Amino acid sequence: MLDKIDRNLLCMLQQDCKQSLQALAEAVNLTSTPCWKRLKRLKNKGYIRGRGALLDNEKLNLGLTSFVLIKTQQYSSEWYRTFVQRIAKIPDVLVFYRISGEYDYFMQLEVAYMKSCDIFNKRLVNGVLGLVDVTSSFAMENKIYHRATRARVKSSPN
Amino acid sequence: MLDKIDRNLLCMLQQDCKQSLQALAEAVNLTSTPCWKRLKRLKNKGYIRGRGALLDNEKLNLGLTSFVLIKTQQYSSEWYRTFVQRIAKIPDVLVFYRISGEYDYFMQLEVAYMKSCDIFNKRLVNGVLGLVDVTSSFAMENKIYHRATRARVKSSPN
DNA sequence: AGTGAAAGAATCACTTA
DNA sequence: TAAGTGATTCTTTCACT
Repeated sequence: MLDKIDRNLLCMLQQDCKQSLQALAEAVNLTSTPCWKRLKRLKNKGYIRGRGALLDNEKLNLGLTSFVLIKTQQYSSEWYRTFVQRIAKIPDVLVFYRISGEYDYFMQLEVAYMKSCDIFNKRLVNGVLGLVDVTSSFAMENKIYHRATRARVKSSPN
Repeated sequence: MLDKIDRNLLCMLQQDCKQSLQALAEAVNLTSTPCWKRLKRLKNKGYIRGRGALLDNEKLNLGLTSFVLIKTQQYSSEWYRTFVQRIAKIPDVLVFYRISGEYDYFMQLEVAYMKSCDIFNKRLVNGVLGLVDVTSSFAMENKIYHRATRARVKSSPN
């Protein structure tokens, strides 16, 4: 489905989607039109979900990252839907996954102050949500930044 | 430092950085030149770290997301540097944080098969890295997608 | 996959409030 | 210090080869 050129294009776009068609085309030894056709195809087929700016958390006063693991005893689909709806409304929540294993949900928060995390956690525990166990920790250092939540394109040596 | 217009621009760019200058300008009631100057300033001051395509993991055969928590008993800065260097070379690793609390590191992997996670974990445990405890779980469902690892711009109700 | 032309967008010197 | 006009240059897009 994807040849080497397509993969290269995706990889380049992932790092910088503002590169001109010409620059991209040159990098894969094509002229602009065939390159453009490939990009259009990749978009249409859904390989490219969107193109967004990556902002600086700290500059935006959201320098505190918190990871929250949640255990619950609620397993109805009704409860789950309500839970997700509420979580989705909270802008602090950057990442939300239902996971396998000891805990049921994983979340990543980005906030300005410790207090915000505290308020958030208290809401979860004291609220009507029936959560059994909420454990959180904080990011001290982030060493892999640009890959963050972007699909890797080049294949793994594994 | 940032007025309301700047915040609006950042918010729009975060969702879609391929919008034309004109479209952005209209949305904030400006003409293209002053809008362009603002964007340039936001870029230069570092609010915008980059602009990248958001790719589809599943289409790229990287549909399995794994979360790994690691505990170690190595606390020298020398060991840490080596550890980070090795981790950074593994393309499966999408996210890597040093964290506070019970565990020392948090990682998110994106891979094609369960086997890749297994190989990865075995490497960590059996390797020369001196890891004490490695626990992993898998993503079942991801309900908050586009916000992922992008700084939130609009303020929280908290 | 490539050429070339037409439409569209970004960039900047200069002007205005 | 911030916004606007208009000219120039660069980019995208597409019919045709």
